[in-house]
Amino acid sequence: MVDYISGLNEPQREAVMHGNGPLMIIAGAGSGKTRVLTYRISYLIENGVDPFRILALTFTNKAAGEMRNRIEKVVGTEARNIWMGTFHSVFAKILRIEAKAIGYSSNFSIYDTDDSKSLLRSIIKEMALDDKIYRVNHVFGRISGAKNRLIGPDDYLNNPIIQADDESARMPHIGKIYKQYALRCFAANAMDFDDLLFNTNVLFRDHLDILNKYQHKFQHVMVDEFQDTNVSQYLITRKLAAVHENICVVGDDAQSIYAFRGANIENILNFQRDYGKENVKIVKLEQNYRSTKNIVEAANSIIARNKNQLEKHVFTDNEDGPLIEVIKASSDNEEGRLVASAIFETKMNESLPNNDFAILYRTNAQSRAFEEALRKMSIKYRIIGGLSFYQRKEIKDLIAYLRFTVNQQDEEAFKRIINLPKRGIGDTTVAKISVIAAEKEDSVWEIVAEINKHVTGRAALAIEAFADLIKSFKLLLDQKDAFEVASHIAKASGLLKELYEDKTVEGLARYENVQELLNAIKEFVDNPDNEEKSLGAFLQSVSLLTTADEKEDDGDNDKVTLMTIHAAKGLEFKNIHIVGMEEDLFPSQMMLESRNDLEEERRLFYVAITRAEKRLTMSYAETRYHYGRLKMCEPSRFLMEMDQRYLKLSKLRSAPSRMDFDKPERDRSESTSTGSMSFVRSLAQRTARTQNPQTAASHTPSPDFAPTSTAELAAGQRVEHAKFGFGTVKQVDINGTDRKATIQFETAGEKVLLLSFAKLRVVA
DNA sequence: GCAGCCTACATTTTT
DNA sequence: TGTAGGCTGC
Repeated sequence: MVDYISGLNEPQREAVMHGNGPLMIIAGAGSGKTRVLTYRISYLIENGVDPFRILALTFTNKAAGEMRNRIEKVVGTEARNIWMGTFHSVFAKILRIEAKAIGYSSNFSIYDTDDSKSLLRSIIKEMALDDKIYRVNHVFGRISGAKNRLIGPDDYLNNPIIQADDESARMPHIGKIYKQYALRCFAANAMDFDDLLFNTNVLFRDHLDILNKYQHKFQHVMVDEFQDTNVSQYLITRKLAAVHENICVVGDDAQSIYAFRGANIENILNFQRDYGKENVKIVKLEQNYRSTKNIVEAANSIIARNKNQLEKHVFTDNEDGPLIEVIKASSDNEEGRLVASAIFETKMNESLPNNDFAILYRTNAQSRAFEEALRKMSIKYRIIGGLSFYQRKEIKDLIAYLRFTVNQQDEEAFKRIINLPKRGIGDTTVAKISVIAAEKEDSVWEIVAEINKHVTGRAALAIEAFADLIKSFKLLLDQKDAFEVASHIAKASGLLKELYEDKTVEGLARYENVQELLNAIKEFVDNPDNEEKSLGAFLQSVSLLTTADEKEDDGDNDKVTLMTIHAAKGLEFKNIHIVGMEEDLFPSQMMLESRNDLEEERRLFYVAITRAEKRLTMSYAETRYHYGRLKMCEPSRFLMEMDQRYLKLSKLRSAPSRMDFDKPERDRSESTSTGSMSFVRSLAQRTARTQNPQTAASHTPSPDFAPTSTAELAAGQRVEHAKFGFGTVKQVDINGTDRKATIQFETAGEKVLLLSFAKLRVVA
């Protein structure tokens, strides 16, 4: 037997060896949380608990998979039998088994956010509401928030406070939209992400026999990342654990970063209340094994500013390590170059692999400058998140076919594929079918079956042909595995053919992506871990993937990782760059405007800092292109908030900052130029010159072409455009946010241009 | 019904 | 800056 107990510290051991009864582990960053959780599960199994009777809920499928592997190393193959996965995937599984009880059939579809929003868009249109007032994002947010607090459509309509809220926001009909949305999802035999939790609650509330079955089945319930669970999730676990009361939650209130989607830190307080203070065992893991002292203490200096938090003191016995470096760049592109050179330099000096580095940013849109800079320096990188494989049009198209083949009630899939490839069924006809279906509270498929009652002529024939096609696919479901069905559908639907005939570069890439999807299905079928190999099983696994779950595009793991801070939760890297440290960007202006929760932004910063093991670098830019507009930026208040003793302003890589770092004199004297610096600087200059190679279309811009702000652009001015060359401004029109200029070019004639700063420069 | 142009518009994080 | 949705002309 593996001796894993002796290597643990005292609180870790307590947590691992705690037997029955509620247990709450408050685990500071880097305190060995995953280790404790895996050992605890191993310990339970070794002490006679049947793995089938352990339910472990994690935040991502990847976390679940890793934990399973680690447990397997201790207890062997038995680990495979543990019920482990994300809330959404585990309860989707249970809902499939018990679907009948709540009026669904087990082949229900899972609507992703795009499907939900598209359905809402149709409903708002059908109800003749103004989509400028009823903005889809807002409506969706309201509905999602309600579901996460277990407020169904009728409760929503009958709740005077909610109604008053909507009235004052001048959107009194959100309740009606919600109701219609719920009806349509139900008619479509579809659940959105929130429904997977909401309906599990309904299932357990209305069917005590079913609840009872699972209550007895699960002898132990574990919840990882407890701080990020919402009320709906918490209630499910509470119900499931009500019989044995063997519930173990692990979390860190300081790392709660999902309040925006309903996560509720109060769950941590409720936990004690619900199980009785005297019954709950609380273990605090406060020793950090991951990071240097400087990093741990700098992180502490940030989080100490938050008022709402549990008492806890994270400390480390690790060495001090280097100070945290701050880089100032003049623009977002320069920030990209400086960060890429810094990575290059560290990598060379210390002979480190690429995968020791990560670049963390607040928003996905920030990745561009870093991608460019890394590419130019031939440093391999990968991006987590952003537009993922499964969000690509061609992939969603095929998946919609697969979904509709499995579940013909799926209205959103229907709308996507009914006229794809083009078969002469226009928007008018599709909208008509939707409306009739909604009126009769039937699914679209029922209407399609009797299409001749509603539609005549060419469209009717086309729809009949479509229905026959789907029926022919459906026949295959019981005879063939997911891969065979999917390949047949890709060919017979005409999707592959259409892409194959598109010989453009993009068309080729799309064709390959579809092949790649088919490969993924093949892998799914061939994977012995998957008990069920049906198309439905594959679709479920795919629709609940998280961004962190995306598989490597190739076998090469030695890459710099670029991702949002949210995506970095639970990961660690030797060297971390936190970039875009500017006011309004991080902390995000949006967040401050909409929810005014500076503390959550600060926790996010805390998460980012504590990902670093050895070296942490932060950077900010003084100017940034924001939706094509040049924006002046101030350094983030978070830079000021951090205890300045841990910071080192990098004068090596930029001009002196206006920021007053108030540093001790000895630190300043260190910041003089070095040999490696001149290397970095020349590298930075070299990459600067090779920028924008694609602008040479019909005009070669002047060698020093650098876009200037066109804010002061006026008639009569002489300008240079990156593509059209030199010219004179004839007229400038400002209309709302759009700025247009009529310019007479010397060689390209007169043009009216939507002003794009990146391409235009005022000639002095 | 469809393609292509134009215009207006929205920009946080993700199961 | 990108893109989604509207509009126009076939």
